[in-house]
Amino acid sequence: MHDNKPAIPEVFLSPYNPGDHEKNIYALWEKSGYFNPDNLPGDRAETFSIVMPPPNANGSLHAGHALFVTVQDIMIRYARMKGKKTLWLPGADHAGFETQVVYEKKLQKEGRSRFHMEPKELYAEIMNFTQENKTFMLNQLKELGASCDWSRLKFTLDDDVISLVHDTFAQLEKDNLLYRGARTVNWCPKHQTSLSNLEVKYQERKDPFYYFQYGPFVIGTARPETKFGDKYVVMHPDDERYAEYKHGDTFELEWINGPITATVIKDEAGNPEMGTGVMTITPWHSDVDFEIAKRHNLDFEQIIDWTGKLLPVAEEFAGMNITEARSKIVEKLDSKGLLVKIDNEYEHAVPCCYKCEREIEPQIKSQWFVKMKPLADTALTALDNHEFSFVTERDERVFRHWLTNIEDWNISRQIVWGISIPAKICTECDHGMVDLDNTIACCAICGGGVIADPDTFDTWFSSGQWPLATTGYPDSPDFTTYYPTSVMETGKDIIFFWVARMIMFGLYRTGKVPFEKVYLHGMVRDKKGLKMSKSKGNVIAPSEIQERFGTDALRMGLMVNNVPGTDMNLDPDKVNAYKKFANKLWNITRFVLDNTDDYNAEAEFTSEDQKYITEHLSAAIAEITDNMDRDRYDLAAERLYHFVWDHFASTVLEESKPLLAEAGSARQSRQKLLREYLVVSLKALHPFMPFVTETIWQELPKEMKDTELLMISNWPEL
RNA sequence: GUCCGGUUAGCUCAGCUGGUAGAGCGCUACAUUGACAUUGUAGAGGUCACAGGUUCAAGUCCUGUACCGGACACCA
Repeated sequence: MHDNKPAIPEVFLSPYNPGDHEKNIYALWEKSGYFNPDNLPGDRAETFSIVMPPPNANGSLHAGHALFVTVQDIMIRYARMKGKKTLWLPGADHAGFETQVVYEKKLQKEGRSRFHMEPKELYAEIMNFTQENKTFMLNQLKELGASCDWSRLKFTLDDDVISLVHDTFAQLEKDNLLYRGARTVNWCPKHQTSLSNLEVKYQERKDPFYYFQYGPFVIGTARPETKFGDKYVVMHPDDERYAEYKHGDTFELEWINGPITATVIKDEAGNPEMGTGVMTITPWHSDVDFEIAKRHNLDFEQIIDWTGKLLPVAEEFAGMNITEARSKIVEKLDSKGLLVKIDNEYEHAVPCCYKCEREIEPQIKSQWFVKMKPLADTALTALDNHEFSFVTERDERVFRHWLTNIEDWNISRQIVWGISIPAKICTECDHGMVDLDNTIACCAICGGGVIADPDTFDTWFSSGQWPLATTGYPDSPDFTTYYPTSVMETGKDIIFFWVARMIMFGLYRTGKVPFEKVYLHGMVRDKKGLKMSKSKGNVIAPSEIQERFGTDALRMGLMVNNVPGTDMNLDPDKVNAYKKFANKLWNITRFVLDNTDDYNAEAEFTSEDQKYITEHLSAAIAEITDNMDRDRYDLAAERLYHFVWDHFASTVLEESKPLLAEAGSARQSRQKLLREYLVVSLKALHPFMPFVTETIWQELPKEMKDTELLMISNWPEL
């Protein structure tokens, strides 16, 4: 009876080759317009929206990007199939400091330097560089299958984004949540900018700790090079060893460059347990010392310049790099008989620039600061009131911990690549004034002349307002429809940088947390669990994996075993397993189509086949749906894999072979069953493996499909 | 220093509200050209870090120990 088999689509005669189909399929989706929720068919009352973490437009996508695209695309495709009005709003990030650092490296290779360029010229060059990379980056998102609405694409330097950021800045001032002040900042001598506390990384180090005779006292320090200006000795008021010295006592002593006069300061900050219990202070180059000096109204003097060299106060050491000066100063003090001892076992954490790892030099500088405590409190209250939630409890604890101990935020950066700070600075008294309309001509305090603030905002200051900017706060229809968004999905490494700020700014401007739920993924590491880095040579480029195994296989490889909030390892062998899986699905389709061409839609299921539907197919779908709803995409993916391979292919299909060989009701029932299994499998797999499932869908006979595109078909309900 | 995790098969990791262990890859043997640039079947391999405790019963809850890791932090 199979003598005259009609040909099945020819494409199934050779193995599934992702490269042959992915581009066409993506084009088909794009052309349909269904990435845009306004075009989705049917009555979709419930909305589902995600604002994409905008990738940096300064290079190619890495494995971490591939992961977030996969997770979010799964959420989006699932919601779309569930009949929700689904929006995934894409973006591109100018990524201020990050991009400027990348560009500076490029300049360096060309033998140039930003310090010899006009700011405007530099800005224009980086803009060009960014625009080129942006196009490249957006194409990579498409290759990963991202079903986002390109018509709503936002760039972090779009005019409306900038005006919102400026507006928030002004609003913060009105609400007394902003101040400009000379305070200790984290200064990177290489990059010539201040950094926020989050951008400082501490390195554990063992350094010599020196004890010097300082008049009648012995003081300890790891940084002798800062000691030129030290003319105050601080000790705890209750330290009995020094009871004979009174606050304000002065005394003469021989110091690095000759005799000086020092003053005794009694302050609670002195720690009797530490060293000798006596310290000298350097208010300009230490935050702790700054606070002590402020309390007692002491003098401030800069010792180290902005490039890390000693100033004239160091006399014979002036102009020397601090590391070079250190040993020479110790030598000199030793020759004067003032070196008491050296502790070589001293361990401490040294603050370093997170980008170049150079030591941060605390400096006093006038910067704009945001008062964080009030903003943080609103966020904590919102969390207490369950106005939003974290998918994992651990993230919630980490979040609380940080917000509870938050410090003010320096938002000024001395770089050109960013959003300018709309303010005027007095050239006489350094007073800063917010000036949105560029109308302030003289200082409000002293009447002196003003200049435009040359600084730009910390990128995260604007990124923190991203959900507002992308949805068109305050009055666009999108804002009304999609804010607050459904989920914020991003890397756990930026929970403070980004997530916390979005929550605080969202609450500040709208009274609402910008998302209902926070899903944080971990880092993508190599197959041994090591961090990917260029120097280790273990970087896995997504594009390379896609080429070898296909995008669907990469997506599955990234999802299976990927528990929310934990790091995951990407092993090419694992991805290969899912390439085989795609091919399995391909061949299942071939078998089903090959054996059901004379299928009868009216056929009744045998009781045995009916049992398969209820006990296996619907049970599997119920479990998968449940896992999807609990954000356990890893378990859903694994269940799907085993369902399709071990149950559908190995059991149902194998056992169908003899049934299909003979005409009759058993055969007809089986044909119907196989088609049902196939359609349901394709649907449930679609969020995970969109390309191969849609490719197959396009080849299926019309009567098998409820919609022309699998992308908008209905999630199976049985 | 403070706060979080982790320790389960050779490797990488799952194991939800407690009932004597699972996946992928890898490995061994056999079979098969089949819908399948393969697949199928079978198999080896784990005192679930250690020590106590709760319980009829503990990778699964509690306490402690030892390692490993992460985040945060102003230490002279």
